[in-house]
Amino acid sequence: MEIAHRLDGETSEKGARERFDRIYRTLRTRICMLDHPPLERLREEDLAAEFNVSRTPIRRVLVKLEAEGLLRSVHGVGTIVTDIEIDSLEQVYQLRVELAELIGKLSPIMPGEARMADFRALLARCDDLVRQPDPREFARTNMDFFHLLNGLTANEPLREISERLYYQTSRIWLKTASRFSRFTEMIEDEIRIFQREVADIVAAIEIGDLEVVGHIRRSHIAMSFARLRKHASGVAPANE
Amino acid sequence: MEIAHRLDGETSEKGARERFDRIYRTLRTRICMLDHPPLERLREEDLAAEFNVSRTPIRRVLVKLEAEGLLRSVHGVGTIVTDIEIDSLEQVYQLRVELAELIGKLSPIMPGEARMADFRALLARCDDLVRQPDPREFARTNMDFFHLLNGLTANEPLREISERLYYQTSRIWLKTASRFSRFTEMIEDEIRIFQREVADIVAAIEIGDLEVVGHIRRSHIAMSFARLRKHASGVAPANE
DNA sequence: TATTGGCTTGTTGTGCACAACATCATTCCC
DNA sequence: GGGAATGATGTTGTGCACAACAAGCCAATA
Repeated sequence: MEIAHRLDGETSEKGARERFDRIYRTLRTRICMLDHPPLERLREEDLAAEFNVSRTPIRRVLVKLEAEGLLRSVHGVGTIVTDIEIDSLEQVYQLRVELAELIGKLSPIMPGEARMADFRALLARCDDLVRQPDPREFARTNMDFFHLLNGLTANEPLREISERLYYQTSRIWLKTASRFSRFTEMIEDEIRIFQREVADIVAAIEIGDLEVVGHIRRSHIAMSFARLRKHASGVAPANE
Repeated sequence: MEIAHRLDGETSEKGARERFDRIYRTLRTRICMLDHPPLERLREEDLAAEFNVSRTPIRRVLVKLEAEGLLRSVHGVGTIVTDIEIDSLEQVYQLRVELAELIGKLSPIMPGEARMADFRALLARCDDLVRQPDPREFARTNMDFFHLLNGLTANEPLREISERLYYQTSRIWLKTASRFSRFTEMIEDEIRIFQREVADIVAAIEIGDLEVVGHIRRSHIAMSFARLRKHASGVAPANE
C-alpha cells in the first residue's frame, strides 16, 4: 500500500506538472513550426480529446501561451494563433540583439565535454542540412541551437526571457520564406549562412571566449533580421 | 434594449478582461507592498469572495502570478507567496541593470508636457517624503517612479520584461528593511538617496538626454543592490 | 512513553454543465 | 428585391461539485 501510494504520487502529483509542461511545449513547438499557422483556430475540446484530459488543464496551458503572446482567446470566437508581421517584430529583434550579447557577459558557463559534444553534433547536423536542405529540419535545428546557446549562461531570468522572445520571433522566418517566390534558393542560402554561424560560434566556444560568442550571435541575429526584411519588402504580399 | 445590450457588453465582455487586469494588478501590488508577505497562504475561496467572483477567474490570475514567479501553487497545500532571498536575486538585479540602460537606447520617447508634469509631481512627492518619511509611501512612490521611467521607451517587449523583473525584486527592499535594527534611519537615508536619484533623472530628462537617464538609472540600481547586500550581511537573520 | 497507523480536515486540481458571447444563415417586412 | 431583425450554432468564460492530495491530530500498541 505504501508502494501504491508512492505510485499514485508519481503519476498524478508530479505527473500533473510534467503533463502540463509536456502539453505546453508541444503546442509551443507546433506554433513555432507553423503546424498551427497564424490565425488558425484551436478548439479547446479538440486539444482536450487529443491529450486525454478535460478542457480545464488545457485552458491553463492556453492562458500561459496567451501570456507569452503566441495565442489570443476571444470570448465567443475562439482561441486563435497570433499573426506576426515583420514590422511589429522589429522591437523584439532589437531586444534580442542586446540580450544575445548579455549571454556571454552575465554568469557565463564554460561548457563541459558533454556539452561540447552536443555542439559538435549540432554542427554535424548543419553539415547534413547543407547537403540535404529541408525547411522544417532547418527550423528544428535552429531551435535546438538556440537552446544550446541559451545554456551558456547561468542567469536563469535571462534564459527565460531569451527563450520567450525567441519563440515570439522564430515563426516569422518560416512564414516569410513560405511566401517567397524563390523559396528553395532562399532556404539553401540561409542554411549555408546558418552553418557558418554555427561553425564560427563553436570555434569561439572551443577557444573559450564566451564574450566573442555573444558578439557573433548578436551580429548574426541583426543580419538575419535585415535579410528577412529585405526579402519581405521584395515580395508582394500574398494576401492568401 | 440596444442600450441594455451595450451595457451588458461593457460590464461582461470588455469588463471581463478589465476585471482580470484589476484583480491581477491588485494582488501584484499587495504582494509587492508586503500586504501579502512571503510564505503567506492565499486561499482561492477568500479571494473569490473578496472580488465577488468564483474560484475559476481567480485561478486564472493565480496562474499568471505563478508564471511571473510571485506565487507558487502546491496541490493539497495552498497557494503561497514566494519567498525571496537577496542571493538568489543577484542575477535578476544584474539583468535589471543592463535593461535599465536599454530604456534610453531602444526607441526612446521624449516625454510631452503632460508627462513632464508627472515627473515633476513625483519629484514633489519625493520632497514631501524626505520631510515625512514613511516606508509604505516610499515603496509606492518607488513603484510609480518605475512606471514613469518605463514609459520612456516605446519598445513594448522591453517595457513588459522590465516590469516583470521589477516586481520580482522590489519586495526584497521592504523585507530587508523591516528586519534591520536601525529601521528608521535606514529608511530616511534611502529616501534621501532616492530623492536625489529622481532629481538627477528629472534634470536629465529636462535636458532631453534619455541615454544619460539610462546611465543614471543603471548606476543607481546597481548601488541600491550593493547597499541592500551590505545591510543584509550586517544584520543577523531574524529567522522569525 | 514513544511510535506508528489511520483519520479528519483543509486545500488545490479536474470534470462537467451552463451562461455569455460572436458569427452566420434565414426569414420577415418594407 | 434589399435590408434588418432574429434565431441557430459554435465557441470561450464561469460556477459548482467532486477527486486528489498533504498535513496535523489522535489513539492504539509495543
